[in-house]
Amino acid sequence: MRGVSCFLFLIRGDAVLPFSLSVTLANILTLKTCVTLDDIDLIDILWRQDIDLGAGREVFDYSHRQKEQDVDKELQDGGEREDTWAGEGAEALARDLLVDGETGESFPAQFPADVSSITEAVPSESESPTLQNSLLSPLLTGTESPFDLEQQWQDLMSIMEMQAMEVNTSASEILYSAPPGDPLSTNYSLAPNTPINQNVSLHQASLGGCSQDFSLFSPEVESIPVASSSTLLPLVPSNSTSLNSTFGSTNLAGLFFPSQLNGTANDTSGPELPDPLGGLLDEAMLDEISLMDLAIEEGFNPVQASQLEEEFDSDSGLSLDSSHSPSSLSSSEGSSSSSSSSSSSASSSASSSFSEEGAVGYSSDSETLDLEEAEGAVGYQPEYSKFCRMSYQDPSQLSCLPYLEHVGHNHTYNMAPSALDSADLPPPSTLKKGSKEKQADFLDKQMSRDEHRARAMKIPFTNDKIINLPVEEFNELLSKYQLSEAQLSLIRDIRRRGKNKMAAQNCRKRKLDTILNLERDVEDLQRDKARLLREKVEFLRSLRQMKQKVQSLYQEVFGRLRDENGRPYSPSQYALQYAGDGSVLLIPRTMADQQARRQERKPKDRRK
DNA sequence: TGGAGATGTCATCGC
DNA sequence: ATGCGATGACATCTC
Repeated sequence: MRGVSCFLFLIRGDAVLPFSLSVTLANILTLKTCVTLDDIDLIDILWRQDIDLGAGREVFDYSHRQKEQDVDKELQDGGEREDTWAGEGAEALARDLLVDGETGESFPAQFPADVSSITEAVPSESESPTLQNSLLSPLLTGTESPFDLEQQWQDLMSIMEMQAMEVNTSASEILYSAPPGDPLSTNYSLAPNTPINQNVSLHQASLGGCSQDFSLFSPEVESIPVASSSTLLPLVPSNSTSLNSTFGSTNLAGLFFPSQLNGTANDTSGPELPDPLGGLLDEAMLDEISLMDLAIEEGFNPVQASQLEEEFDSDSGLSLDSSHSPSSLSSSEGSSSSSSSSSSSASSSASSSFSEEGAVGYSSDSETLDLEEAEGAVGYQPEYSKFCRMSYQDPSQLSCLPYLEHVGHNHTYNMAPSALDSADLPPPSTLKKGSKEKQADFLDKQMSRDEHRARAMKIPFTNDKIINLPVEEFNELLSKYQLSEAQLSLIRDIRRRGKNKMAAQNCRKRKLDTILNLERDVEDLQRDKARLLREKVEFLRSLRQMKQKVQSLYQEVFGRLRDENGRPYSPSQYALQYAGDGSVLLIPRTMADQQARRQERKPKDRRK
């Protein structure tokens, strides 16, 4: 059994008398047991949450989108890395389907800390003043128990992260709003006049969200023999085990809560009670909690925020996911690069392409010019062959198959079949109904509007080259031919439209990716928010345990103090105060009150 | 037949 | 100045 020690100073008037007190700390083990039980309790709660996290994630409809993406993928890329993000989305869906749609987080209203065992476990050994076992300071500075707490806390965190659960916003809101009947509130609340006997399990007097009060010192239980009026008398460490009788209640309201939170506490317990140890606990721990509150209310986990920031900073936002965007850029870049790489061969093979294209046959110039004018004036009518809508296809690949290269640019639905027929097909009298003609007719229907125009204008190279050649090679290509002004204009229009078409496709793809990524970010943030809420609850629970532990030690130490007549000190007249250097002072209540008020102002000023 | 989604096109802006 | 990509807006088509 490990003992702890502390220095006690008796302050009466202006004299300070140090003395020491030693006790054994079975309560540390007791507390540890409590924490373990509580952790198990928490795990159980979180597990139940997971089970409860049921439905409602259809709002994001990832499965639906993934189906679309899969179809898209099959149709477009074949085996490209198209939908890695969709796979992630599916995983996220499987992982995140569990959403609490009906309840919020819950945790037990009763805290299982059996602190009553503390006093029973405290033997009345070691009365020697020379044996200086630390009592409070090691406990409060976390040599042993806090380590256990932290260790178990980390265990809990790992468990929670492994669960990777997601809690719906509703759950979070429930936790936040903390309705009157909510366990967090009720658990912490205590009737103001409730006298606390140490034999009563202290968890019944558990602290409530740092907003409720401990009225452990109702006047009726403070009829303890008041110490004699003599001052400057050394405290006599007592071996009395009558803690329960002499300190059936001890005013710890100020001890375990920030004094500003105790405003309603003291109407029945005499003068405003000091907060001798409050500063120690509250300053650090409550600040942490406040930070967490802030982070939660902001809806951001700093890590996530920085990650998001990185992501968004990587580009102008629209391309934020270009690195893992399946095809947003690959299509255009691939097409342009491939066209660039193939440009040399393309220019060298331009004549052959042209000859093949020209083999399809042209009508007279007057016809095509009329057609062009008519198209320009009226607009384009649909053409009904849409076998190969151009969707991120690499035209250069199609250019390898001259008779298919039109397919890649088939956006001809808005060209009238009649117009096509009249423009491109020879007169019926000259038609020989053969398979070649049927094939030509079929291919005609695959051609885009611009391809028809190009053919009508006898443009001597393919639209693929027009669109995808780099500007230098494109100009070089133009210079090789004697082209009329109308032909040059059409070629430039074809190039502009073709590039813009691909750009529009990329733009839309990017936009869709951006939306999906934002949705995923929202999910991540919701998950983080839920996790932080759970952490907050756990921190509050740990804080409560620590305060209970300090409370019990306070009672124990105070109960062992004796004045020069061997009588215990009245908690209504004296209080223990924990100094920053680890020492504990016994000071008059009035002094403690003043210090409590001073500490009360500090946080208020700080929050301004 | 009207609505939603897909696609092409134009206009415009910025690099 | 020019080319080009990005994108909003609109038109058209398909389902």
